Amino acid sequence: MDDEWSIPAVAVAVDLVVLTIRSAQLQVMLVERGIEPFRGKLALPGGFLASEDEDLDTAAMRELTEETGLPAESLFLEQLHTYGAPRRDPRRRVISVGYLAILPDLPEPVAGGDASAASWVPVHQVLRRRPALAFDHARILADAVERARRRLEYTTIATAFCPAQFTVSDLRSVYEIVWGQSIDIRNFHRKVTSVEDFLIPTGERTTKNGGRPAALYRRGKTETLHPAILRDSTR
Amino acid sequence: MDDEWSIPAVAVAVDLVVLTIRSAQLQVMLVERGIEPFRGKLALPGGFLASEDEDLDTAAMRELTEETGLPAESLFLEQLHTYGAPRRDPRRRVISVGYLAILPDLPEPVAGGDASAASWVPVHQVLRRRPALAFDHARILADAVERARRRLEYTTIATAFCPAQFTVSDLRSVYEIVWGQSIDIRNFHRKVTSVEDFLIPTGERTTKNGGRPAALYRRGKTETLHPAILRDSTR
DNA sequence: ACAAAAGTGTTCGTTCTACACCCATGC
DNA sequence: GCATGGGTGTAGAACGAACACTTTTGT
Repeated sequence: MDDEWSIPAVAVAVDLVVLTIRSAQLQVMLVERGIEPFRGKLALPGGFLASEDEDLDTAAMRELTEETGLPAESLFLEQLHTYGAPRRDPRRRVISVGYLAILPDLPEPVAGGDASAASWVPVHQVLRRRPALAFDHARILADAVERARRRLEYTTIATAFCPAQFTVSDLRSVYEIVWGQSIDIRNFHRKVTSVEDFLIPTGERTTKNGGRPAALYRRGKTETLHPAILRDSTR
Repeated sequence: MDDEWSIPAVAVAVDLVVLTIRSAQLQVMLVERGIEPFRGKLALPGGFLASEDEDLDTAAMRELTEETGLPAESLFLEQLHTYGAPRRDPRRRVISVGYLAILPDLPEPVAGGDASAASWVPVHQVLRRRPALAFDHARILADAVERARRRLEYTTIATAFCPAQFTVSDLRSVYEIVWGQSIDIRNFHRKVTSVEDFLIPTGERTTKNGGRPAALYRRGKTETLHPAILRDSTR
């Protein structure tokens, strides 16, 4: 791995799939491209490494805060997959490292940096309908959504979609929306509350959803679920 | 993601964690570095992208066949994670895409290309003892082994450690060796043979392990396991 | 006959599923 | 009171763990 000659110089980019739940839909943050190629098309937020000294994770976090204008608190960020097809960018050879970010429902993103506009778009609308995204971003998005769906089964990332305090119902609706299937209210309640260190009761209650007041929880320290909360794959 | 100015040129490498089972141990293929930096140290096989037109997966496959001298049949190859810490290579900025490859027990690897020697080394020896590997390769190896262990639970990659035909015992020993824990022979047998399209009986039998002849199987088409074969995490 | 490994059956406890039922609030 | 959502109880099915037992070979 050492020959100094003939090492192609490559540009390395970081692309983010930023997911949230708004209006009871799984939505992804997209930017409208201001320049060629794919000018005017929608694309994932992202960009090239800013300097020789920037780590990949740092670059992903920087892009995220630049585009959303938000502090990095209560944020889930994970590297997904690296895409390196030779002509995925028509200008030059670009390798893109895809990241998955998950946020609670937030105010409108602030357009910033090289993005002329940033907005939330329902995922099903992006994947099922035209126009497709710029570059291979539709593929990256599809991979990210599939990863998120699996992560709900085995990990506690569902809480990353929720604000600091949330009810079991809020959490359940995350599962239902991301998976696109309904879940038995009562069994779900028992399952999530019985996992050690998953949900910490705050002692407070809320009636924001109507009906009997629901207990409020905050995320616990556990990051993996044993046993898993499995999707019904027969449906 | 578009400013043409100030895009750092980066070298992109592919590093492989090639695993197999030899002498009842999980072993990894390492090469001894012939040049600086880390000359004489052990490292993962890998190298830079060969040309502007080479895809990442293609590069990984090329490196693998170059180092092992083997055809790409009956091979599991999967992208793992991308490592981009600023000074992970002292010479220049290098981003490395890590791959996991799994092979059945094979003849000694053929040293080739830029590797002065390639050999199998037990994983526990590499991770637990000195000397450490070159670059951040110890970290990449540890990540890969952890990934392989999890993949055994949810997917059928265990068969990638086995030759074309194998017994249920052979498969079980893969699980026991990779996980480092023993498994009940009888429950395992029932579990794996009851998963649809996991193991296809060839009709043949073998007595190579002594005792009653065991049925021989080949891999089926299934790639995921429902339900999973879970490790006993309490041990 | 005996050792050794393959493979089957059975029991028991845990977990999942479906659903009946009660609880606490707003109107 | 009644609608609405929160939360508990419980019976049956499905599954996994443990282990007794039978089968089929080599020596």
